[in-house]
Amino acid sequence: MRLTANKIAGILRQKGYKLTPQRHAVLKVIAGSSDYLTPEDIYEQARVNTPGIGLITVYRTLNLLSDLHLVCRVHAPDDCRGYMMRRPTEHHHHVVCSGCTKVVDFGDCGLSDLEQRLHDDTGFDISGHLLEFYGLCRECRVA
Amino acid sequence: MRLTANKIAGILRQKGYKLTPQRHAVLKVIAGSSDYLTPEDIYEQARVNTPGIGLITVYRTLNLLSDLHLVCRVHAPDDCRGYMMRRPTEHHHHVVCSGCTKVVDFGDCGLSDLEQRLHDDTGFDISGHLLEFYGLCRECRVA
DNA sequence: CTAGATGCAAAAGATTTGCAGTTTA
DNA sequence: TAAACTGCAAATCTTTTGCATCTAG
Repeated sequence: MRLTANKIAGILRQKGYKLTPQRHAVLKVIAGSSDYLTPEDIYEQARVNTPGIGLITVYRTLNLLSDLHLVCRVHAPDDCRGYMMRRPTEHHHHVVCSGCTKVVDFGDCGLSDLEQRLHDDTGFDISGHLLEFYGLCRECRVA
Repeated sequence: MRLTANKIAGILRQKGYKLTPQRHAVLKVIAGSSDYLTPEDIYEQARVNTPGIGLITVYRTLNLLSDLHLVCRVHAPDDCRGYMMRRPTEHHHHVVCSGCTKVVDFGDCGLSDLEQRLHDDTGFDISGHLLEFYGLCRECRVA
């Protein structure tokens, strides 16, 4: 289950941030899509219902949400500008469709064993990892 | 074992690309370092022995090497502009030190089971993945 | 009412492109 | 020699900042 726009709105208000129509527009776009969205994408979509919104505000909102760990960046091999809703659970990863940019997330990556082995092998004190899969979703494969 | 500057030079020549002093300078920097290097970093280091080189040429060389899959981009969570030598073997991943940007790579990630499971669960035809670990290397932990 | 948010224009970076001159094979 | 490469300047693209104005709480 994903965070909804309203739930995030509540979190923002609770933290003392103001809930402007612009912020709500960005939230609705990002929460309502399971695609990899660039700031530009979000701007275009938010503009449909909130014509006055500026791209600058989209950037500022994304930075805010990102600082609060409510959205996170998607690292496609060629383009790292995408954003996605974060899952309520801390740990999760993405499967990104190379065809339509749809993103599916999953939680259980089973990498703790590998982390341990890498620690033993390299001496690194490992604090986190980035894992993403690429491929074609069912629809794009057929099309 | 990593690819050496000379080995890559050979590959380039064999493919019909010209081996200019500037390209060689970039190759030497990238092959001689196990850090996460931005184009700017590479430019600065290449300039030491090849003063005439331009940042533009560094970009062009990186794009060329990247197209030929001889170097690859490193996706740090906050900054995706780094490049690293690619391993001779196709499949490999990075462990990046958050302190000094040193990079260690490893090959065996054991993710095929997970790929299969994701295919079953999501219907995606998975063609690749991006995996990177972050942490502190031994030296940075002590310091 | 007031701190915080917005939008514009302009700045700041990062990367690419056009072009004339240079160099490698 | 010819195709490929380089460097400069300028263009492009993405993202951030300064500032006056506006607005949610």
